[in-house]
Amino acid sequence: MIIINVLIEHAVYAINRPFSYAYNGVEKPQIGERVQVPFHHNTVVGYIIDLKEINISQQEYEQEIGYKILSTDKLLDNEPILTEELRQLAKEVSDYYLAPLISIYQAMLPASLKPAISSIKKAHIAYDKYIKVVNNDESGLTPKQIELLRLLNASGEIKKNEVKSVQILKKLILNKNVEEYQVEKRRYNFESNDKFKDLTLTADQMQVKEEFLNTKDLVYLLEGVTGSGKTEVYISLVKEIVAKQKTALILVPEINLTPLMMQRFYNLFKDKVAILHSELTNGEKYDEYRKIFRGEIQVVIGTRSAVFAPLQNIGLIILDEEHAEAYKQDNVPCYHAREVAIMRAKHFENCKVLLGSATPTLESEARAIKGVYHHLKLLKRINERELPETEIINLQDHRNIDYASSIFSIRLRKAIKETLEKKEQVVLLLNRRGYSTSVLCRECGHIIKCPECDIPLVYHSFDRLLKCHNCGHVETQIHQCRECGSKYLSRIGFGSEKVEDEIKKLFPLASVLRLDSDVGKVKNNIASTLRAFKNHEADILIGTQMIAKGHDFPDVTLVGLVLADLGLSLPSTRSSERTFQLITQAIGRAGRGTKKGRAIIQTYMPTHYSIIYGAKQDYQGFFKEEMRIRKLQQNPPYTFASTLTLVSKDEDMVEQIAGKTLELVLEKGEGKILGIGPSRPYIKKDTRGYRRVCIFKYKNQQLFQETMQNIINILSKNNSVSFKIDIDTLNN
DNA sequence: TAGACCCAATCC
DNA sequence: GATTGGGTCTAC
Repeated sequence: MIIINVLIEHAVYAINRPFSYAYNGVEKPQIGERVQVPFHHNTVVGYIIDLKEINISQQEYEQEIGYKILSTDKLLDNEPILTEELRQLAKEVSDYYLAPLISIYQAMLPASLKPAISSIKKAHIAYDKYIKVVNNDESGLTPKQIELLRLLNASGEIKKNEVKSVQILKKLILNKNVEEYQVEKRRYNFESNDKFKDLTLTADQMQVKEEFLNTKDLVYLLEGVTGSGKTEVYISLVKEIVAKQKTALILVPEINLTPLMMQRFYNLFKDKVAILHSELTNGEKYDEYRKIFRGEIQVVIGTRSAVFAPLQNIGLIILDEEHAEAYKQDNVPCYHAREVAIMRAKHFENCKVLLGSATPTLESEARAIKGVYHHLKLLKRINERELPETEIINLQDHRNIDYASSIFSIRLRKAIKETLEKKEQVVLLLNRRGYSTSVLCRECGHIIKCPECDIPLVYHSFDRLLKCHNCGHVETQIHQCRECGSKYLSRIGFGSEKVEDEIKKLFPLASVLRLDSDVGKVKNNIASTLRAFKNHEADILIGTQMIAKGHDFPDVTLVGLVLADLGLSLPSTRSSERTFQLITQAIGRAGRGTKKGRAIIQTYMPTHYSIIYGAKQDYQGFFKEEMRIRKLQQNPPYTFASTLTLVSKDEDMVEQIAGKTLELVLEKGEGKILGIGPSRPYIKKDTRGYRRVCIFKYKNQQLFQETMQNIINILSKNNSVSFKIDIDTLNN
């Protein structure tokens, strides 16, 4: 008899251990396959992580282990759905991030293959039906049937639905002249576009490539200023790897923002490329997954979760824009694709990881300087193009503002006007969606807040709704204060929609496009807006940070940052770093063509170092200053920082448990773990209840992991408080 | 006294 | 995570 040990689909610590079942089905089960099993008054899907054959009866076995087991015969797969390498990786990731093992398996697999009961009704394999002639005997056939049979003979391989005379075809099939057969279909189609020329590398790019290929380190950091042509280096390296019969994995922060890169890889490798990202349908993802799994793919391009693509024989992993926070998942498992990529590279001989960025994270830069990562640099723009000329406008100085606009300074308006007159394009960036940031009662000072999250609701003029930017809660506009009934409500602050509004008033003849995640809610809207702007179908593009990244708009000569210090007001370790990155990336959009670009940065904090260094595109200057501050505050990269978030319906309870837990961590950490909190987060409640956050800083990762393992054991016994651990958090 | 509601225990 | 069984509360 076969005993299988399975992980249950629910990703909770309380059942993060194998459960045993007697397998009594026909097909032989294997480690790595899914089974349906009974589990506490319920049917769930389990993932087989171990199995053994026993030659005693079930009763005897139960005697031995001391508890009763149930049985199943419902095997869901006929081969392991994850490779041995990925199963090992899952274990590593689960240990590092302290996440239930099943949650990693689920993150690795497409919805159709997830170890979860929901996968059963998800997309299955799709087929194209073909027909072929198997018998040419025309006896007993009507003339019409003979006509079709002869036609089919002349046509060779043909799809069933391409035959118009359906009834006659049916007869031929019935008569066994023609047979149907099916071929697996690949649902995803990438539009081909051959407008890219062969690439030639500049001397600098060539040198970086040679250095990469001729050294033997695990991780490389390519620090390249905006416009230095990192993509060309990637493409050239991938070509080399593929020529050596190895595969390559390329990760990008958000696929929408890199249609160019996808296009170029697709042109080179055609159907040997697979693309994985969240806009694919379940069916498409399933097809791509199987194609990769079967070894038919040489190059995978994808977002965060593609780091788990079942690619084999990997020779190179690239993370473009390594600083992008989209690489970190902020729900369980809270993994960072960069760290997982490095873990994964260790599984393959000669697999290197290449991290690329104009503004590397402090973590990566510090490691590169220490020699943990191999440091590569591209410090010149292609064709020696000059960096844009930048100007900082102090919004606190009244002389810079006049009655005509409260958003745009005199200087920025003039620059926009000049640029439009030259028939060149303008990009305006404001990292905040919506029209106004909140609605305030002028009588009592009450601010309209989300009933779920208790954060201010944002007014959106497009659909005239109040929206919560955290949970998506929506309300129709209200005209009376809920607290005091007053009708004097005013909208305060401004977002990208208001910028658009004001630009249209100031420059009525200019055509304007806006791009933010509201626009992106309709599939393909982002790509089409970007394309339209690139083709100069509009003069001005207004948007949030999504327009700052990586795009190449040759006619843009002016970039305006409407309010550059927006992020600095947030209480976060990383707010300076984020601000610096945003400014640098945004300025990099100007002057990418033949004309020189300029950038205007509006701010209330003109002397802040992240703004000054951002304006100068001085990464090293920023790095030194920010490292000094991180050291003073004992923040990463000088320490590791992780959070524990507790949630409960009972606010007193969560407060109390959080306090006790924090104390316990400090006690077990023997002075080597620093704890902050428990604090009430900005988003202090959600649908599950009230939240409290503890932040921990430490240098000894092993000590922290062991301590938290203890905490997990204790907390998972408590049913009224749920919790989440975010290792190497970006939210501190 | 039935039904609603909440909580703790348990899962092989 | 999901279910349940048992306790308490509540309305007629």
